[in-house]
Amino acid sequence: MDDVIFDFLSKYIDLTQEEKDILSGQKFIKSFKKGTLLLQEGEMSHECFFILKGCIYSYYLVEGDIKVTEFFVEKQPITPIAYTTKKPSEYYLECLEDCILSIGSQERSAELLKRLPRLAALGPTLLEDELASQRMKYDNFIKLTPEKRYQHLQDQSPDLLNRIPQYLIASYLGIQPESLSRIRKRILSS
Amino acid sequence: MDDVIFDFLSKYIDLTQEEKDILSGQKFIKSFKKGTLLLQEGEMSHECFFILKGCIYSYYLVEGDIKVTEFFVEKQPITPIAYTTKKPSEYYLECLEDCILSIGSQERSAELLKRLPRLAALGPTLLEDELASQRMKYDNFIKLTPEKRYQHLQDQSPDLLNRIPQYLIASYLGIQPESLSRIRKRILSS
DNA sequence: GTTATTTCTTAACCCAAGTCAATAAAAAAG
DNA sequence: CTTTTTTATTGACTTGGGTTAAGAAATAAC
Repeated sequence: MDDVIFDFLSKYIDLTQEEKDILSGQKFIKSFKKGTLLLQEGEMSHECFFILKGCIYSYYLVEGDIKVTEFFVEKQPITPIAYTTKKPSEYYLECLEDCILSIGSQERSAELLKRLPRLAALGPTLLEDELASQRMKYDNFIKLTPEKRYQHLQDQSPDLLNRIPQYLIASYLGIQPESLSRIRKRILSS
Repeated sequence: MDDVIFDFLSKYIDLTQEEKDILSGQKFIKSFKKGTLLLQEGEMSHECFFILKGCIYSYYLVEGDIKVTEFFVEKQPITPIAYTTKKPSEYYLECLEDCILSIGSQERSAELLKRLPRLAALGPTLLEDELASQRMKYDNFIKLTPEKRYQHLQDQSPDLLNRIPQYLIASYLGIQPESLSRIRKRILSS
């Protein structure tokens, strides 16, 4: 299970065995059942997450409709906007499958940083990566039609399509489930 | 002119007069004519910008069509994705009006940081702010119809509507100029 | 394995945005 | 001020997604 975290961190930093040991001792791990709401609209957010196993999605409730903004799977960190802004959340975070998560908090992060000062350098890098990917996400949304967005998703993360109900994929693409059905049909017959 | 920069920085840090003096001495300022391309698709980006006067927009060229992703005005910093990633840019940056810009580079930033070490703390904060606003931008796009997006823009930045040609606003909203005309008509007659 | 629930597809109809084309209005250039 | 260029509007028509409703398929629960 630790592998998932080390695998993620290895993209940014080379940890010694000693550092890995410290990290293993520090981790705060919890399990959640499918359907669990990790964060709700109006709630304050005191925790950020790292997915060891499972799948999570974020969504707004707009006039009763779900508007999915992101899917998260193994090896991905989740830092809610509300965690950063310290204001009530405007969206929901929900487990799409049974999940095993490593949970971070301000206090535990500070504590961990004391023991592993080298991790500090990681902060800005993660932020930059996150910003770049967020921009690319937006830009793709602007540039592509729903049909192209679906094909793009097929190319980039085919795994998601086999893991996530189509009506949530549709929402993520900004369309209704019926439209996604039609798009899939259109693509097949061409 | 310095005021614009100090005004911007005052949101994040209180500068002493001495620090302000250092900053004034360090600034690298240039003027650009309307229509100037500050960055082109395929180009490397070695500069970031801060707008002292004027207006800039960023856009992709997708199959010959302009897809506007952002407008920038006075007091706004512009850090091209390509500046961060050190890869060729995928979009254009163009002056929509005659502009006066303060221009940053890796070298000058490093130099400035040596003289004003306190500025270092600002980096992560700026990144966080940028990330938060980028996310909100995306989320709004997902949540709102083109008509709602226009009204949102009217509420949030009425100034832009009087400053920027409608066909670029339309592109920014993700629609054609003709559709924006019709939306405006619809809104007026209701 | 049967039942219940959730998810997916299809069809008919509607509507908002896209497209094409022509004209009007406004801004820039001379 | 006049001409040219850019920007905005309008109309007719097409198209793709939204909506509603029904049924099929797949999953989960028992």
